[in-house]
Amino acid sequence: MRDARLYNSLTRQECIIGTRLALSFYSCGPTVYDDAHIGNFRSFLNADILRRTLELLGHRVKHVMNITDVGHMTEDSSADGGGEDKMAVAGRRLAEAKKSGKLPPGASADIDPSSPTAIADFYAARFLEDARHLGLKVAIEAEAIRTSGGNPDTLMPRPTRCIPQMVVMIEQLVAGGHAYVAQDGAVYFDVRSFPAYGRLSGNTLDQLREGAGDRIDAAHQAVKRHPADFLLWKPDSKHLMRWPSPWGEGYPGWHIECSAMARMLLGDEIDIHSGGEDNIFPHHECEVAQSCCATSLPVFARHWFHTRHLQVEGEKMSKSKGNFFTARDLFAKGVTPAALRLELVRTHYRSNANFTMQGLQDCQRMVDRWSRMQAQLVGSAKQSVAAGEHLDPGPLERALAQFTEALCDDLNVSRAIAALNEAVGAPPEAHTSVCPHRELASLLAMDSVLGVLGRNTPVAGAAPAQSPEFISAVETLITQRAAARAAKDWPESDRVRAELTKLGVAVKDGPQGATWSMA
RNA sequence: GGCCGCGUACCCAAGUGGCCCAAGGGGACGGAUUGCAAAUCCGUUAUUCGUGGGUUCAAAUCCCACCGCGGCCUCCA
Repeated sequence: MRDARLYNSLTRQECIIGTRLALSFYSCGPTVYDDAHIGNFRSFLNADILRRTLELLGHRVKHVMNITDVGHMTEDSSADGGGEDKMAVAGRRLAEAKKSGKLPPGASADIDPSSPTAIADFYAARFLEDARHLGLKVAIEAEAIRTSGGNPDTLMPRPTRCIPQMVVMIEQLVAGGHAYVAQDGAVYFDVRSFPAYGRLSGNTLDQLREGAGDRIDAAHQAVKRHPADFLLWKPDSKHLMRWPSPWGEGYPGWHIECSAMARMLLGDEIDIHSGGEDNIFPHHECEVAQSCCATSLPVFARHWFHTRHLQVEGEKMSKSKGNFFTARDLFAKGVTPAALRLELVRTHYRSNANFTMQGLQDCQRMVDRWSRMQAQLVGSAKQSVAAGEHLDPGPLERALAQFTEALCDDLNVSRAIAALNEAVGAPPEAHTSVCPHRELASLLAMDSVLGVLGRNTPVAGAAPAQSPEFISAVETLITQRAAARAAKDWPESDRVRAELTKLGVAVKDGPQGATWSMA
């Protein structure tokens, strides 16, 4: 088995990723107060590319991605539970949308905006749908488990259903002297009890104290032993979502969820942990501290994989700049999942990627080219019964080796794609006289990582449907034009095409007659 | 204020001391094909890597300064 070299945020150098056959992989997933945007998906899809690469190399990967459905606080600058519950904010937004009749498409009219569970379920379902369209394998697997009557939480756990495991972990931390109940009744992690705190992010406790500045709420800070101590359990009898615990009814801190769920599903020590770069501190730093202290092991995740942020048209993505996109927004415009997936993963995960509409089109053309190659190979393979073991490897078979090598080199997707493109663009004669079965298998092996060939059609129901009247009007014009062309009446043919263009219809003449699509 | 990353053609983007007068894709342009288009195919498109210095026989790649962009420093993928 070939070894993949991958940059590890923890050691700050490239290292060989686990050589064992079976690997465990935990990814920080979405929060479900709103639809996931393309920046979120860049992080999730890069984790997916890593997972698929490891599988291409022959590993068996158990990949877990959580769906955070606990309502955290909006103004929780001190990590101590201030502000408003985000799920309540989402509920209010939904309630307003409901009143004004502007519920997001697909939202059931009887959704109860005052129920946090209903809101979380609503957005979780939408996330899973987007994720499956984009080929996020863990979401596809979880769906398969669900439809066969199993429990999808084993791959995509929900914190609200894992509270007992979190409570157990917090109890262990308290018992081990790593956590304490403060005067305000809340349970905090004692960062000074874990000397390695700060190793992942490079932050030292001193720097944190300096950098904390005015964002720390003095009232909360006063009860903690160290300003960097973070919340594990917040007793709050009025909170929107609350559960019983030895420290009173309340809710868990933000960081304990992932530690508890990773442990529950993957064990005390895991091979790979992924997330966006902004998760490094404080979230992942705190996870390491909690997990190591609860398990008494020196290591929690052996390898940390962080994806850098996505920019849009060269700028930071933000709602106010009008460059904020969810996957659903783009699907609704007719963007294919294949093109979006490729656009989001084709830049190296440790560089800031720049999402552009032009780039999306570039990706669409690449996918189209690969699809044509696939169709051509399927056709040749049908005619050639026997696998040509004796024939020399073709361009795609040779490209597969380069493709794999590029991915093994810190997941160099750009170079991998270049290898594929070069093979597809090889002169036509290079593609004949080689075994089409082996060529096709090589193409599909590359696509098992890229994951685009099966997703090159617009999402059903996403593009605005045309009325039957419109369609029949277009068909009539197409027929008229065909008649004109048959009579070689070119001016009439062009006149009809101009009319179609006015309707927003583009017409293309192919060997099987004309086809049309909305321009 | 502290820490960190980045800046390669019209656009996206690989390359991190000699194989680079810099991969791959898109676009543009020229040609083939087509009634004309579309699609497809063939070809052209950076002596140069943010700017200015330096190190070296050799720099896009290392060092310094400056300019620009981005991330983190208890919401965030």
